Amino acid sequence: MAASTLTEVARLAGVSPATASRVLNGSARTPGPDIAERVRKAADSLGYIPNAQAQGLAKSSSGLIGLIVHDIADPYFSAIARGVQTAARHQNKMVLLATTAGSPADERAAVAAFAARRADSIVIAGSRSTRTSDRQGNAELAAELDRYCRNGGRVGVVGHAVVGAESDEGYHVVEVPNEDLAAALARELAASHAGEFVIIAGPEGLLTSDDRVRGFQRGLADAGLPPADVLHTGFDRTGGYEAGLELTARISAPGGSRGAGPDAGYPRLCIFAVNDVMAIGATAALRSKGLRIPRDAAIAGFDDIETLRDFRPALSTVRLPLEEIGRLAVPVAGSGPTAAATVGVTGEVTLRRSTEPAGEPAT
Amino acid sequence: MAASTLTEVARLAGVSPATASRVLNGSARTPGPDIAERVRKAADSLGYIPNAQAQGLAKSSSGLIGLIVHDIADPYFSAIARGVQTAARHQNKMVLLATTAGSPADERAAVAAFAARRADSIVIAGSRSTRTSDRQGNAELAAELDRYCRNGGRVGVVGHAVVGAESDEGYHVVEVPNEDLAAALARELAASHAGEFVIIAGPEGLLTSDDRVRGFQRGLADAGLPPADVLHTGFDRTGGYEAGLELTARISAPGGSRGAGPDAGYPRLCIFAVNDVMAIGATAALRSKGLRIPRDAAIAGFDDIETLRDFRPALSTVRLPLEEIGRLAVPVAGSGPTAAATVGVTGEVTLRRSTEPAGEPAT
DNA sequence: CTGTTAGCGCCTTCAA
DNA sequence: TTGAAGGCGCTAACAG
Repeated sequence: MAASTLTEVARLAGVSPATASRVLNGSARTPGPDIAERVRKAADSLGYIPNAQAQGLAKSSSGLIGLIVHDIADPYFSAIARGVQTAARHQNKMVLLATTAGSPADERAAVAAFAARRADSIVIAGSRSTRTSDRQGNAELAAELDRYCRNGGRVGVVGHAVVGAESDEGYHVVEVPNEDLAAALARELAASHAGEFVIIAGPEGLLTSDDRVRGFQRGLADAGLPPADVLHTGFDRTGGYEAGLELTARISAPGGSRGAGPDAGYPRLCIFAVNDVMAIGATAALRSKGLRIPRDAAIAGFDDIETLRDFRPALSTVRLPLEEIGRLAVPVAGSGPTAAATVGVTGEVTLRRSTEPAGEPAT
Repeated sequence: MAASTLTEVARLAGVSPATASRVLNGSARTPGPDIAERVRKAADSLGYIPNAQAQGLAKSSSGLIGLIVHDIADPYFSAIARGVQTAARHQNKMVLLATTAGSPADERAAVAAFAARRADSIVIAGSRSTRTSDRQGNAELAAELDRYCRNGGRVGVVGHAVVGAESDEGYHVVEVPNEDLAAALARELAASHAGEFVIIAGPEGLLTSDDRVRGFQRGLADAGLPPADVLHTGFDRTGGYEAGLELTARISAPGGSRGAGPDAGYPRLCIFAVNDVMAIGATAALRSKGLRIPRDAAIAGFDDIETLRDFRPALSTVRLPLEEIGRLAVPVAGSGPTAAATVGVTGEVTLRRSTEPAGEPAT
């Protein structure tokens, strides 16, 4: 038993399909009130549901917004996804989800799939990388996106303009001042912190990570401090954990080059992890070795993930309005190519207990 | 400049559209190797991308899986979403996302929208409620789902069978033994805990919450204990926080009916929050009043949310294989109605520091 | 093995 | 205002 069609409804109402179409869907003006009523009754007596595929085919537009993330279970992305979802609802469109683990090849495929479905717009969250191994992938992704735009699609990007995009038309980017915010964070930390700094970063070439590292170093320089060592690792909790383990040795090495042991009152190490989840991983690693935050080391993250808000010690970080970012990343429906623009959001350095001076044990 | 069509490709290759279709899309067997080559070259010289809408229309199937969650930013749902996404990829379909905040009316609308798009299957996560105010909404949701099934759709449900579903055909449910697991948790806690028990639950009528409450009470009874008081509140962190504040009064009331104050060695209150996020909220509330876990009260949650794994004190909870649940919830593609079945998953009581006997301060 | 002929369900000119 | 006709892009039956 297949779903009933517009034609069936029309027949039951004793009108032509065209008329039925006019009353049931947003046409210019509803036909004669009596007719309209008849059609409507017929429609829901049959449980009629318009076939969006057919509508889409006829109108060549789908009411779909494609969203590309690395991993929907990552709280960073799921927060953005919520924003995208909100914006989609306002445009009454639905969102199509693709997860790519950050692989440019998968992202390209996702764009193609969205294009195939004639998505009205595509939102790409999650930073791309400049690694040479990704060069070709990036180029192909850029090409695919360009083609999508040329065919009338709009794309919204979180963070950076798409690497290698040819035209600006159709691109809409939400700029996140990662570098500046990281610099601000560094300066604030430098003001209250006497020890050395070290950065736990994602893989080299990951744009977001690189920006935050660069900014942090700049902030240190602004404060007259030497650049921090940088540990490159995975951009997730596991990466943070591994880096944390490495740092453990460095912190607790008795008389080690950094001098500060768990029992020393020496200046502690101050760790900047380029995102919250990594910071949490690092914290867990330190803790597993008996080290305590902020007693034995200070640590700060980036993003201010909501689910981590109650984490103890409260994590110093940079608050990013993730949901708003998601909302803003959705290109405005029906706007001409000229609407492609760059909007900026702003974050906020948020110092909490994890970078407080070592003192009493945490409450 | 519109996207190029199959017809254009065919023309460029000097063959008929049908032939082009055969080579470019999954037909029985690829036509003549030379022809095939020509077509393929023509296709990507034009940057041809098949129009999924048209394909769907012609084949009446869309390669879409609809996913309905309360809130994609909630880690419980995003974990499930990841599983759904994985399964979808295996069936090479894409997932369409709808968020409903648990409103039956929105869920109904989402089902209708999915049906309109001819989604091959729909997955509903998030418990429905039996509140009388939702009665009509539930009925309409059930009706919409039934219609969808009758038209050949498959639906996967997480947790419970859909309230009021008429036929079993097409329904596929992943059963989560909330009640049994909660009972097991209660028994384990009862074995090591001497104080009173109290339950922080979601709104009355929310199936998942009710099941967990019922199970916990049963477990207490099994252990020969009286039923716990139940506080009904929101099913999220805020709800947990509010309930936590209420309990604070109860815990710290000097000589209050429960007798145990922060400084007393008396049996502590043991709080069971029906999900992790609520447990975290409650913990934050207690902490805000200077109470410490597990010193002043024990607390346990449910779900074992991954992002909360590093929370301190480590939260006792019931581990649910959320991602697997998501994966299993996706109905098998192309299976007949008979494939509709109920699969079960199992969880695991996981006792951690938050319910340990009060002792030294947490490490 | 290839081409021709019909639709899939809807929207949109165009006449009436 | 309403109906009739054509097409959106593709696939699936048939022929050849």
